[in-house]
Amino acid sequence: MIDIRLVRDDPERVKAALWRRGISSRDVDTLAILDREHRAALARREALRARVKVLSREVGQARKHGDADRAARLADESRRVGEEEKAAAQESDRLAAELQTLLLTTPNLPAREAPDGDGPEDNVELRRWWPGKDGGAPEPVPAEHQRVPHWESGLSLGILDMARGARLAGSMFPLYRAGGAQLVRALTSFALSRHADAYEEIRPPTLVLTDTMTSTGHLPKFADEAYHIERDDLWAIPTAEVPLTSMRRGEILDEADLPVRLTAVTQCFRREAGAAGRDTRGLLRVHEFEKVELFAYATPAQAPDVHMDILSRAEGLVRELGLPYRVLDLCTGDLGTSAARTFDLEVYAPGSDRWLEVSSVSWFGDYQARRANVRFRPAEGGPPVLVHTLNGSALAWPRIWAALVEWGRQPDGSVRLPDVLAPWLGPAPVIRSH
RNA sequence: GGAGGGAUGGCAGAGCGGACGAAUGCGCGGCUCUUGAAAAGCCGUGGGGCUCCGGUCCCCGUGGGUUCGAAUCCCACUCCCUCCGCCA
Repeated sequence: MIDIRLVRDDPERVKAALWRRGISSRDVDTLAILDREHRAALARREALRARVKVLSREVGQARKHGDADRAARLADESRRVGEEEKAAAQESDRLAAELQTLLLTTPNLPAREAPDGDGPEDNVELRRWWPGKDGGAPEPVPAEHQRVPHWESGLSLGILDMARGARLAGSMFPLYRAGGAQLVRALTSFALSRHADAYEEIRPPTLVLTDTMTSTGHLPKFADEAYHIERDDLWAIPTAEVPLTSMRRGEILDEADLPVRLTAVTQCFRREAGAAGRDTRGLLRVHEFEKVELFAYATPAQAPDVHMDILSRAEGLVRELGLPYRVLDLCTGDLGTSAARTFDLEVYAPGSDRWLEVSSVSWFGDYQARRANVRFRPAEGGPPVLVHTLNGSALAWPRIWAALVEWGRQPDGSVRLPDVLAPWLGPAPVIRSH
């Protein structure tokens, strides 16, 4: 959530910031009004409550002094004030709930540096990279044999079986086989080995409580996008960001321990309700996939550096895998609700002939930390301060898998995989039909 | 799934209807003593809302209830521990 005090003290700034995301200033006015009414109701309620406490104490005193009449009179009065307090409390609670509901669906303020724009078409391309670029090589032009989409070569090589996946779980649930399955496992091992120097490896639960989904901003607004297990009221996580953000929920961290850097590989589940019918072929968009995530809790001062560290680690992996990619600076209109600033990594896949998003690296400011109530105690003393949260995929495998299989395709139909995967796939790894 | 026990401040742990936001110990910070350190002694040490900055209210797992008054009594739920059953 955003800080309600900001709405109180500087509504114009909040309006201007949300305007950049296409949010009407009327919503900010509503927030301000609810906040004012709630505080007034709270003050009324507390004054009555204070009166009850004083009276109750006097009842005790009177009784101790054996003045039963006085005690009874005071108890009567206290009961009467208590009734009033109950009504005032109801009003105050009602306003608090209304305010909270609106606050939970209000998106984060975009960072000053985030480019303005209405949608994906306004994202800013920061840079492009391709193998050999630094040595002066031109941007690669795919050969004819690389123009085969991965769902075709994957099927004929016997490494990707979307039809049988659909038999088990419906469309868009991939089933990998043989070399295809091994490739996913190798990619995960490869990525985790690269992050082991600074990021603690976590294996979190992948079914979580409603509170856990709410902390990151995935609920209540995007309930339609998540799988929900009703009987036990648990949610299948759409990303490891969800359990990692809540891992320290409600805690006060020591500044000396920050930044806390975590990495996790998990299955990720997405209903993709809003994108029904789009990118349905092969691995372009799937309901279940494996992803290695980088995550950090940081002080506000550390956040920019950590953001860049996560981005450069994600880029580093794509480079090591030898895939051409570009980095986009997401415009205010395309930013996720909780994010203040996001960089997307897109890999070019020659068979599918498209740029595929394989990582999204975001800085959330204190928006998620406020929801999750994660703070740190400043080293120089003073009250606890909300941490900043950051995360990024490094990386999500289906689209990387697709790009590797398409770029790696050789004239004979086999797929040559990058040598960096040799420790897990054997020297000079190649996938052949079997 | 069944039976029993428990959840209190950074930690341990008392309190079981009236000045309890909470004893005590440990830890942590400051000071005294000391050439310095240790020891000893003294003082301090949770989070949050609102505020006319005087205060005031909330928080003893969570949510309800009883009462003039609840950390303390009642109900429900969650989690932890012990035992039994089941199980990868």
